[in-house]
Amino acid sequence: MAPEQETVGTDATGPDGGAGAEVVALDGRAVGRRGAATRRRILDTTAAVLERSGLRDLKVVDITREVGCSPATFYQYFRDVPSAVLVLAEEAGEEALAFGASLAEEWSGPGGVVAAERFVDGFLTYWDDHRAVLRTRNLAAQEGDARFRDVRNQSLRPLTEGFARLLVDADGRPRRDGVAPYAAAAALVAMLERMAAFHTDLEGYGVARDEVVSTTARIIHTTLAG
Amino acid sequence: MAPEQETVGTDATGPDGGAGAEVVALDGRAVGRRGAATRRRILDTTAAVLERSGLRDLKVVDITREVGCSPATFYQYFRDVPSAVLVLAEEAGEEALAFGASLAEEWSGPGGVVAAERFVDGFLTYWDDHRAVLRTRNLAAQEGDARFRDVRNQSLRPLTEGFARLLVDADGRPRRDGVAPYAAAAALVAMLERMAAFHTDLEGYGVARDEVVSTTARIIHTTLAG
DNA sequence: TGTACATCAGTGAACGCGCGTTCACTGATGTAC
DNA sequence: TGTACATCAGTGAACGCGCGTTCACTGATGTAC
Repeated sequence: MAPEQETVGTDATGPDGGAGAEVVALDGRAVGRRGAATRRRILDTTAAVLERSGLRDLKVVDITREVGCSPATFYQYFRDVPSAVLVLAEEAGEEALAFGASLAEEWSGPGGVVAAERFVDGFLTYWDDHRAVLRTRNLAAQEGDARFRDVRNQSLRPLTEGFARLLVDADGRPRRDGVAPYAAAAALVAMLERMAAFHTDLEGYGVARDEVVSTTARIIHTTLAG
Repeated sequence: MAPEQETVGTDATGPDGGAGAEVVALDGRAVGRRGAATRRRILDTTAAVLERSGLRDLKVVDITREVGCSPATFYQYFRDVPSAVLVLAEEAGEEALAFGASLAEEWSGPGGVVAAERFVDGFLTYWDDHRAVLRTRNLAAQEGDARFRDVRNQSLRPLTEGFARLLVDADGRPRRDGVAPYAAAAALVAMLERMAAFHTDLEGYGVARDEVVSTTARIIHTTLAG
């Protein structure tokens, strides 16, 4: 129907953009400094409101009331609520790409456990910083929303592939009998994410954050080392 | 507001119930054979519709259209859609309690891996039989719905506690340094559930079900054995 | 520096859809005698 | 075996809420000269 207009980019080039600055609102108007700031405010508020409600409960009205603007303004910049959340998920996802690099180090040696702990700790911190958005992204992905699933997969791919690589030896064969590299990598990522999402609740059951980190790190390390 | 009437039980005593059979519909009417059958049909249809939609998309109208009755009939037996799904989740949850027993066996010996594989395989089959309801239960739980969280926890408790027990030695001390029994048990359950929920998708990436089973079993076994 | 015009930005108010929910009613089933 | 009554069961049709979404408009900002 609508000509699927390119919306404002994920500000990779900064607020003033390039020379042409072809950023365009959904109704076809060009977006200037003021508009970009409003858009950003809507995004940040969306993230904030998300802390206390699920994606399905999240109404345009709730967001715009909190921003202090009219619902009509929201529709200048986003097609609907999930689209706005998707942008937040993309932003958070890009931050996670860095974790893949940690897996380039060798983890089998004696320092392996320490490296694993540093890694897990970093991942938990990352989740603490983006809890609402990441939780929402994963829920939407699990509910079958392809856009969120793709964003999640893309963000976690370096992790999954990094783990899988560590489970394969030089000639490309699985290092452990009965342990399929890709399946094991998926299992480890699943566990890691879940612990990151859940560790604050575990603390309610008397498990300290340090214990979560060291335990998770050791399960990963043992699985990789065999 | 409403006198929080006790609804029809989870048929622990069978369809004809006890002598008094105090089962009562939400509007206070007694429920007979015919009513119980209708209620059951609504539940089964709810489970079926759940295969292709999330909890939030699931409308009373959708269910009753498929059952072939009026929306009003639904409200005779259930307060709302989540309440009906909760009953399904309770039913599925009871079936899972049996898995706790498998963990009474000793898993550290040479037959441990085989025992672990049998266990994982059973768990995956259980999920295959109840995928829609279990997925919905877990999503609702993660979204913060306390009723679903409780049902999930109760159903998985034997598993969590079974794992935790295997990670503690005779004097009650953790068997592995740095591995907190409860945290590790939570991690293993998380991984197991996720693999159960996800294994059909993994098969789309070329990982066979057998590989998922053996891989998951080995990660669990290695974690427990140290 | 000032003025006019173009364009960006934001909004009030309303329309209308879709669904949850209810009520007063009809129909089905069971049982007392 | 038959009849009358009590109670269980199911429903059509409607009301109304709440939200998504839009449109024609006013206001703000930037810039050409």
